[in-house]
Amino acid sequence: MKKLLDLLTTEMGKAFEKAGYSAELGKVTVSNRPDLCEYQCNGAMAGAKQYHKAPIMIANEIAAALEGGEVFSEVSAVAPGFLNLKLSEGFLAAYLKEMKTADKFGFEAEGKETVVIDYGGANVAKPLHVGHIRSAVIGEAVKRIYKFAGNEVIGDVHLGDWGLQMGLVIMGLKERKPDLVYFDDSYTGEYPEEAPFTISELEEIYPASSAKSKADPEYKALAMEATKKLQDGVRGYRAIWDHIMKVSVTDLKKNYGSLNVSFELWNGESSVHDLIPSMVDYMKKGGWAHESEGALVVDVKEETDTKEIPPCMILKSDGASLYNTTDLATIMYRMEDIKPDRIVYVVDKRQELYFEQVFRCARKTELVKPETKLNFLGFGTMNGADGKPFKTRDGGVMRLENLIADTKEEMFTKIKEGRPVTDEEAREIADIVAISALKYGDLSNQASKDYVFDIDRFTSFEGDTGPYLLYTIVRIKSILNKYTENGGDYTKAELGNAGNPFEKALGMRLAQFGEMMSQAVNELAPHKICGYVYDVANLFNKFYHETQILGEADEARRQNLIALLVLTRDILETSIDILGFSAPEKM
RNA sequence: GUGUCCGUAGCUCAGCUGGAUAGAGCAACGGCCUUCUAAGCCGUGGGUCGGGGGUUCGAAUCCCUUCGGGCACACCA
Repeated sequence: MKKLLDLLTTEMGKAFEKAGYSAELGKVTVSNRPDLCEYQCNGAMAGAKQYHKAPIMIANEIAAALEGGEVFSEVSAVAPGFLNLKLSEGFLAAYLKEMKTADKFGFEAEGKETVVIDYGGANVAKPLHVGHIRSAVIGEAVKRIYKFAGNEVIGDVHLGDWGLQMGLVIMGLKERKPDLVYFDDSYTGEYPEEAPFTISELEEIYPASSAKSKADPEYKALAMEATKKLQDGVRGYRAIWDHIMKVSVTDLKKNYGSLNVSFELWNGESSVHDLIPSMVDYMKKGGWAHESEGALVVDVKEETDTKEIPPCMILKSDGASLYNTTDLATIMYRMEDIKPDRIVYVVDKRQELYFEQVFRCARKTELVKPETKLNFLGFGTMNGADGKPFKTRDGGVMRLENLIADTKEEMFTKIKEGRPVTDEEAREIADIVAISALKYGDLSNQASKDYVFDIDRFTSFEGDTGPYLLYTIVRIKSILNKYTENGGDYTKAELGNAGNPFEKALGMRLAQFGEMMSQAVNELAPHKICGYVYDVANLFNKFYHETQILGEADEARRQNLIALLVLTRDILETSIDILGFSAPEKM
């Protein structure tokens, strides 16, 4: 389906042409003066210079040319040269009708790419903390946006599962349980299937071991040795690693799952470890990599640079690999295995320079094809009320699990206060609403900016919040249910012409779904969807307040209203699904 | 120092591919429930869009400059 504004622009363009001007001047936009008109065209002013004519004269000619048309119900030329437009009710109704039956409400999915989204950023053996929420929430939304646009999308969690941290866990475990068979070099039998630790033990071992290694250099050396042994494939260590992975990934899946975030791939640094030697070799042979201050680097600066871009380091001076190495190897792996047209990294914006280096290096060394797109989607920090990075009350790092639990608890309290429901029901609703509060609170801000996390604000039912949206959706559902109970069948209801200005305003906003969505796709901007959904919810509530729906006496008109409700509900639910949360049936 | 992002109402944020009186929400104050969920709706007050200059018929939006802040600048990830 063509976008509404495009249709209006085409119509306007024709009028310009008919009056002897360029059709390009006919660009129609949503009015910024809703008190005067619904849509506007500023082409007469833009063309005044080119045609050496007063803008108002051109505008008058265009208004005359549009007379008798079916798209606009009202056209007026206003000084200094605005063309103020009102949409014909019949045209709008026809458009909405088509949307209602069309796939994706007529949004034309143009995407045909295979896209890999690299997000999550979880580390094995370390619990997720609040710093992980943005990557997860934004990444998931971006993934769904791309999917909705018709692309084949693969989300990869890209685990941190292969560095010194693993050696630290192994050493920490050895300290606690030195008698485990994994540490017996002479052991040749099968290792137990059951992990020698639980997730909570694991989460205890890592920080303890990490702290010890900082204070005790000898211990650190042992951990490094353990890391090396693991990487060299020592059986017992590999067996421990397998356990760590299994226990950890299970826990990560649970936590991501509670945020409604999922990944197609659970690859990590370990998945590409074996590729590193051949990649390094390839970079040397190609003449790209050279030694500098003992390290192996690839120069990535360009003449057009306005700042100094340091070379991209491939191997440290001690020959060990680093973040760059695994990221480049991961690109190599993806190009061979998945052959994506685009890779999107949803990571902290502070890593921008770093990724610039990696991208340039990948291009220079032809790890990616020239047409492969590499996108960096950097997000800002989640701050506390004081404007500084979010901390717990005692200044520590808050675990994601706790943040979610706190939000659910807060939501539970509010729901109990608001309505007489059983605890069980309140819990169920609170869990759903809390996720909307958390995710909407995050996504409604521009991803690249820092934002203030305010649990009271986010969990409020008032204002621009997730709970407000869900409440609106639930209200609509409630009316539709009642309609069904009274023997109606809302799936058969037909849309008609708007009967009041509130209804028309809602309809016009619904009609913009396609425009909004293609903006969200092109700009990779979930917050645009948030703004739209909030607008629709707001317009719906206004309309709802002014219009009797089930009480409408005229049967045909009642059906029109019901049909509008169905469309509104569907658009809202589809939109929040793309954002990555959902609405309950009741609340 | 170099680069980069940001500075819009008391607070949290939209708007930034230039258009008419700069918008929301929260907070404050005042209205609207015998009627489909009042967790809603309506209204009031609140701004030299950090400052200055420029381009333009027109600038929060584009350019320059200045002040203030965040962040990044090869062996962490």
